[in-house]
Amino acid sequence: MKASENNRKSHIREKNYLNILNAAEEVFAQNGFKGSSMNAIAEKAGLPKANIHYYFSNKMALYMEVLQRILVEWNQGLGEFTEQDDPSEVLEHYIASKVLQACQKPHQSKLFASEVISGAPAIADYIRTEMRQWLREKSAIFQIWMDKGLMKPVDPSHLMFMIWSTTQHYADYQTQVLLLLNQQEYETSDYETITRIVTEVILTGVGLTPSWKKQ
Amino acid sequence: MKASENNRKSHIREKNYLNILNAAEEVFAQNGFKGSSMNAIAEKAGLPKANIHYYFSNKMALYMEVLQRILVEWNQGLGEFTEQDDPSEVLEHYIASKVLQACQKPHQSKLFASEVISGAPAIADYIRTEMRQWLREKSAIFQIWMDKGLMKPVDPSHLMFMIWSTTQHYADYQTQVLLLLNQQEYETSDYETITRIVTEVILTGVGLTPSWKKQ
DNA sequence: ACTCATGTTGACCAAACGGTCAACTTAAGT
DNA sequence: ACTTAAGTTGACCGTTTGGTCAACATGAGT
Repeated sequence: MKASENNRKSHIREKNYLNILNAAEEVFAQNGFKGSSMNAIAEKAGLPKANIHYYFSNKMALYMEVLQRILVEWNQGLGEFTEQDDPSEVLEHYIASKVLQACQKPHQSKLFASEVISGAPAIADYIRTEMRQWLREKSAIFQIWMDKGLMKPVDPSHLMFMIWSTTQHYADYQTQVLLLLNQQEYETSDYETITRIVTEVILTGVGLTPSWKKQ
Repeated sequence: MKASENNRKSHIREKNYLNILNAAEEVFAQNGFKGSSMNAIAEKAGLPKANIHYYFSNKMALYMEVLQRILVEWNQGLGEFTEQDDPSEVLEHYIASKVLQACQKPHQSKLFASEVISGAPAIADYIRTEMRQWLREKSAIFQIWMDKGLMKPVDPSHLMFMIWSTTQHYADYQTQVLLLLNQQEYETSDYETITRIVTEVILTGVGLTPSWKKQ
């Protein structure tokens, strides 16, 4: 255990660790923190409950780990643009990414929603610092675009809220949407339909033109 | 107890009944069905737990009662319009109602969201029948307006989803919105700001003109 | 004043909860 | 083959859970 330390510190550890994390993500997403039991997570992971506690000291630690993984993945996946970029392109790309994320990994948004609904006890600090900072930066870029007359002037923060809400809706309210549309699950064609209408309405709403309508 | 039967069957019963229902609404909204304990509801209501069971046979019955009251109130408050009405007026009024509802009674939307996130076990039937029927009717009206050239053609169902998501966002994600805006609570001026931007973006997005921009 | 329906509640129960631990099996370095 | 670290797990503990019940208090009709 000297040379191989970097190669595969512990193959089995990482395997089970991720297995538990994935199971926990699903269970927590369905019933929130308080509503989820370690037993349910253990069963979903196919392991005895005591084994979960070998990898995670307690329920809260597991929950925080799941939450953090989601936030990291979200921050990697999207959201970097500058005032030099084209407003339409940026918004189109951002909305498309969010829709894909919502449809393909609805658990993540559901868990996040659950956390926020219950008062965000675990991530209030994150929202108050990192997230607010991110929103400020992007809002400033929106504002510059509006000042330049590139888009219609609307409150930048609330514009971002509109993008978040319309896209995440397809994750959080997945059950309702599918029941209303009489579908079993989202299909690839749905991603496009959703992206298209959300993009079209919002972009047109702020005086922009979707790329497929240009020229 | 013959003549007074209609007057006030039991004043004390109704008082406690509503007290418990309100307490349950808050608690269920925060932590969902599984995450809420009868004890927490009892404490919120200021009654011993056993007293709750005098009015509601069990947890599920109480939960269903709370849910049903919400659905009834929602169906009363809004959503009735016909193809003869003016599209802009209808959408404006509908959005304004939903925003007011979200800001003033966020518990209700939060509880509904919780239920849907956890797979809508208690209201899947309601969604599949009544709600879907309602959506079909309103979508048909949207479609007629679009066919008449009164508004831009977009998928009517998804347009409704956009209205629902943008407005309910301010209830479900209330904590996040307030933390990001650095506010303690929604103020009357917020209702107007939110209504204004949501209405403006969506109406413009579907080729309509908000009333305050006309002429 | 008496009566009976209505409402109240502490004490209690079985089940499920989060979490611990010692005994055990498996994997890996020498 | 031996040793030690890593991983597994059934049994168990104290607490909380939803729910019951018998004893009690209070209301209203006569």
